[in-house]
Amino acid sequence: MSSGSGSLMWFRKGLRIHDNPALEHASKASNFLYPVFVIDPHYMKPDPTALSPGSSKAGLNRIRFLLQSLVDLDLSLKKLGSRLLVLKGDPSEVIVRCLKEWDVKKLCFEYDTEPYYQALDVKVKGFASAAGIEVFSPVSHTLFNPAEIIQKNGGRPPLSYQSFVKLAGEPSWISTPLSMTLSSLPPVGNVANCEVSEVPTVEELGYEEAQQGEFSPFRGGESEALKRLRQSIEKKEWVANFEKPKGDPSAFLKPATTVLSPYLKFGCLSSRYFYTCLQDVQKNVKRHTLPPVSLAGQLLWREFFYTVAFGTPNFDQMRGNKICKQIPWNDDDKLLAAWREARTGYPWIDAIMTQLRKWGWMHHLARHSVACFLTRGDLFVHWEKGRDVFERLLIDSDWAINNGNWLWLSCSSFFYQYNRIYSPISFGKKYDPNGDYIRQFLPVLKDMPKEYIYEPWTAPLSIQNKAKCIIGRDYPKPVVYHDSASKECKKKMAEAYALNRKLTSSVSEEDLINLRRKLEEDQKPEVKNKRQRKLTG
DNA sequence: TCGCAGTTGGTGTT
DNA sequence: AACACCAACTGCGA
Repeated sequence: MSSGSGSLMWFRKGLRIHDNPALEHASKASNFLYPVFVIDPHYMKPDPTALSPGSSKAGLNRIRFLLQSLVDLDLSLKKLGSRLLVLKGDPSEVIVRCLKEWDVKKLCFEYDTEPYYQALDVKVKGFASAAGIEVFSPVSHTLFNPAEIIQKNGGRPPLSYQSFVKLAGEPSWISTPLSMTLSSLPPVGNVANCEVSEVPTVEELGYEEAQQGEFSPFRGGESEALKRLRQSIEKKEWVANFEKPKGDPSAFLKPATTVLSPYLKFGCLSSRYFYTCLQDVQKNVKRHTLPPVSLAGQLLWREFFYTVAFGTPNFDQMRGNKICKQIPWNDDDKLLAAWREARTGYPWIDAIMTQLRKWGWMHHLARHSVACFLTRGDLFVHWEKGRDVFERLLIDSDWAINNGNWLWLSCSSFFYQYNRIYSPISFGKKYDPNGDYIRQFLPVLKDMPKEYIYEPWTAPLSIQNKAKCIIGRDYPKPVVYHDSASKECKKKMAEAYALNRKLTSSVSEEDLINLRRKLEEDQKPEVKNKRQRKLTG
């Protein structure tokens, strides 16, 4: 192993062979290659205190998706004469140890803009440069380099989609062909005293066998990603006419979108390859939709949120976040729990939350519905609480995009029309009047007639009996009455906005406490009365 | 200061 | 399906 140059390829995201500049660089002019993935126990270890199966950071669906992606990567590496070396422990400690133990001249890994990786990379880069090891860390997770865009805009990220698109222009790499395959890889070097293993199974990580039907139907891995991409791209007319807001959030047998987001999240699919494929389709059709609603437009949304998130301190919180409206969200853990556990009493909302738990994925507009309901629409619970639930359970949860969308939906940033509230009753009904989506995910309501399935508490007792679903016993009564709750929310939003206008970005803790107290005092009795009247009447 | 645009609301009418 | 209307926000550029 001292006979030449060794390289360490550190996989984090970018779990793919195609269009992987870090892997390509690592394999070039190296006698040995160490392809490494570090399992961070914090991310992967079962947490028995967690609210659903999984670790403290990730639900079991995403852990399984990641493991499937690693198995697929390992298989691909093996076909190229290599393999994936799986190590366990704190990632920076493990990588530093490998660099000490192995004869490595180059350390290669994809650049990452998330705060978690930024902090991690500082440590690892620090050690590497002190040890005289070359570090190669290219930007290949996104179409653009967020740092470059921010620089181009005078040091601040563009805060609207249109200004981002204008500023970004064409990706710089567009005229050079992407490297889609590797012919072979250098052999794996001697691993010495570092303990390496094969990719573990979920059971080996300490999880119990999941029940049938609890599995996400989406399988991880580059092979699956490319297969799925091809299936979408084949439908040229569908791609050309794609308009995001027109999709049906209740479609579950055949989702209305590509469901490529989890593959983009882990880098099983290169966003740059996806983008080039979309361009090819566009060249070959007469007419096609455009950003922001087109499929390419969806990739640009991803870029937009990556850029804003990278350039905004405390992007993932309300406090200390310059672009976030300061709003006196309430701290009602009971309402939060009802939402999280799919027992709000609104079947449309509860079905979506069930799909989240079972599949780790739901349609974008379904996410809008439940996010709006939790925050500015009905429950007025802090968006950070909802963000945490999504972050843990979604198989595609992505730090920048998830936080960006919660800021958006809660009218805390980017979007401010807080009177536009998704109805937990009529929004779903307009796509799925029969309630098939609800019947799928909430079998307790499967025999409820369609006239009542979106508002089962209004069904006469005889109907409830016949459907074998008594509201209040077999399925909960609504936690709030939407008409009055949404009115109160609008009022609170108006007051909070007024306060933000007056104090422009300097709303103090005390201001918020006072406002919250004030709002609670004059609204509580009214809400209670209305709710009782409706629910008992 | 003003007018306008903003990925995806709800309701009611034609 | 397409449109007006509701009630009305902010940020941006002229």
